[in-house]
Amino acid sequence: MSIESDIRQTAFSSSYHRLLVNILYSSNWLGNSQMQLLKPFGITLQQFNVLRILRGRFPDPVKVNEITERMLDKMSNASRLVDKLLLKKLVERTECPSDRRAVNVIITKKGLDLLTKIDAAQLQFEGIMEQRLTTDEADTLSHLLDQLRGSVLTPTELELVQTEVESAC
Amino acid sequence: MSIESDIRQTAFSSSYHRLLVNILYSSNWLGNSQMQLLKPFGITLQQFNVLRILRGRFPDPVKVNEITERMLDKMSNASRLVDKLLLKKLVERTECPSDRRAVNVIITKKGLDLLTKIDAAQLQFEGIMEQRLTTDEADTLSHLLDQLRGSVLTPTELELVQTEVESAC
DNA sequence: ATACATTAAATGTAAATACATTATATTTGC
DNA sequence: GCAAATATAATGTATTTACATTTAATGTAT
Repeated sequence: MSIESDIRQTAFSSSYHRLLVNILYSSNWLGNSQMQLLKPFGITLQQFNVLRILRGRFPDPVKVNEITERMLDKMSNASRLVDKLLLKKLVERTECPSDRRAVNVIITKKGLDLLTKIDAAQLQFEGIMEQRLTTDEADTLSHLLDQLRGSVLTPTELELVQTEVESAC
Repeated sequence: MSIESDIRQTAFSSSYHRLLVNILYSSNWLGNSQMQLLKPFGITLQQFNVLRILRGRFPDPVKVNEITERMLDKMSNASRLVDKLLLKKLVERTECPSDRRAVNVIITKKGLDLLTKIDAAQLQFEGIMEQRLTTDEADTLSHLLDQLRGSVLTPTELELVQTEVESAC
């Protein structure tokens, strides 16, 4: 065991550990930022995620089931999130005729309009990002995050969400 | 307005927007991963953050006040988090003699031992990270996250937390 | 067909969280 | 020194969340 390999090992370990702590820190920071951004619009981050999933599929419906799968906060309750969105009339809920267990959810015009407004607010946030990162750096950061998560999601998958029509309903 | 500049603008916008969505996504992913990692140890991510802050200052005490400042989940209740940690005997709480409003918190031996165990578990997580990112990539990612947050935190600041002794108590 | 397993969504419940308010102590301005 | 402003921590409360359980519908095997 050479000194070199010792040093290298140490260096390795500390880079990854630093990254781990850094991501936790950044994750908190970003989550809070987004929460603050969403607050004036009266929805939570999770509700926002649901709305985005629904917009990605509009005008096709999405089953509660599928929402859960896409959310990767899988433990949180899509059913109750939809409830909240329903109260605000941002989505509509209808029974799925071919499977009476399932429930179809569609984003409403009001929901789409809200997302449009939020998009505008996010543009401001992106403005801050532009001051701090070049396009290349932003791309590199995106790519490295993909790598770290162990999957490379295309912008379509990430943002616009699947236009694949598996729809049975 | 040239076509080039139009295209460039579009490209810019989409890079940052993609990054924004990607970070939200990654933030969820990482947060969940860490939550799962911590669950067997019976503490939440926030409680873990508090413990790390306390360890960074050990054996000096940290005031509830300072914990709040360092947490950057500033809205969450350091007072109540300390309550929970107290119940588990992971910290001790004593009055600050020079300011009777303030409360000093110190991590206990039990708390330090718990963090040691968690460190070991995090090493496994770091192992996964090593498979997906080179050291250089990990460093780049850390650095870009620092840039994005608009501050460059040294590993000491991030992890071990300040040894600065402002202590009045 | 009937029992058993599986799937989908909703509900129950305890805990955590965001945020406002309160209680107490200290500092500041006069 | 005293009143007002500020700082510190704790508490109150509604909401959100994690997670388990329940209800109902569908699929599957015998």
